[in-house]
Amino acid sequence: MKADTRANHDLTRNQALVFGVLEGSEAPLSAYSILDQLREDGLRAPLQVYRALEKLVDFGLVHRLESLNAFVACNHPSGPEAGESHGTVAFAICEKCDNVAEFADPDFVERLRGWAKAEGFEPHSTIIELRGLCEGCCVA
Amino acid sequence: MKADTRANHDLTRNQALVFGVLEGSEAPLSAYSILDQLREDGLRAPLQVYRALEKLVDFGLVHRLESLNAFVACNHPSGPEAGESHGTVAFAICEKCDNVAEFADPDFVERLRGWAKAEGFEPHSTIIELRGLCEGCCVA
DNA sequence: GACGTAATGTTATACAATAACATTATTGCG
DNA sequence: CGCAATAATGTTATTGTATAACATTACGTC
Ligand SMILES: [Zn+2]
Ligand SMILES: [Zn+2]
Ligand SMILES: [Zn+2]
Ligand SMILES: [Zn+2]
Repeated sequence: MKADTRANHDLTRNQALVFGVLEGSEAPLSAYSILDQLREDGLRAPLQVYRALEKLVDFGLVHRLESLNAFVACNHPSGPEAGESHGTVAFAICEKCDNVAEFADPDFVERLRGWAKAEGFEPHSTIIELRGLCEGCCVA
Repeated sequence: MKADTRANHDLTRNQALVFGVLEGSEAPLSAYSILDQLREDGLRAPLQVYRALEKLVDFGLVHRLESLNAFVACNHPSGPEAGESHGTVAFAICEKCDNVAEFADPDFVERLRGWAKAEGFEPHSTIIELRGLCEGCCVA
């Protein structure tokens, strides 16, 4: 039992540091900007951050946004552990305020799989990223 | 009227060179590997390639694959000019043979728009990339 | 304590993209 | 034609993103 309420995969020190920075950030962060925030904690090389990120992504605690070369803490409605880990997730990225919304629509995924099957394509990962303006930003 | 049967937006010399390389390639190519193939033709700097790519993507003749940092000539079933230019396209990228299949499913896009609308999100571009094994490669 | 495995630290390098500025074509118009 | 506006090009330097290679340290387990 952990005092910490976070779902916590027994993170190593570096993993915990990196995850902490991402959890505390509204916007997605690049590996290098994460590194900048961890210099005081003893991290010096990009590889230290990339290695931690790789694990965190494996655990499903963090997502990589391909169109930004950046990372966000998982913000899935049902939480990072709720079966989402290996499902397909879509991201809506606001280009004005950098907010990232995350969602998984089973029907949506079903249709995508349908097409893949018809083509004989066997997907092992799926990237869906919407770029645009979030509700708060598109009114103005 | 052009002798060339290609849909050809009156490409400039550099644009034509870059497009030619992409058309002749089975696999997606990075800007730098395109540059390598155009050294003999007088291109020397990455920027020359990036500038051409930017226009070609605008024209809808070329797509950028965000998850690969690479580019492919448009291979849409109905051709690059057939109204696809500003529609949403999905890519299925084979990680074994590097083949890229391209498709656009209106229903699929409709569902995505539905979610966006419900969230108040106004998308201006949509990225869908499936990574996995193509038909030819997943049997073996 | 010896071994295998995972995590870490460090340096150097490869790969991707853009900034800044000078130059040359191209186009449209008086 | 002469000239201005615009678009394309060439070049150098720099920034940003990611990994290779290797040495070291922690840790579980027998
Ligand atoms: Zn998530
Ligand atoms: Zn916003
Ligand atoms: Zn296309
Ligand atoms: Zn294949």
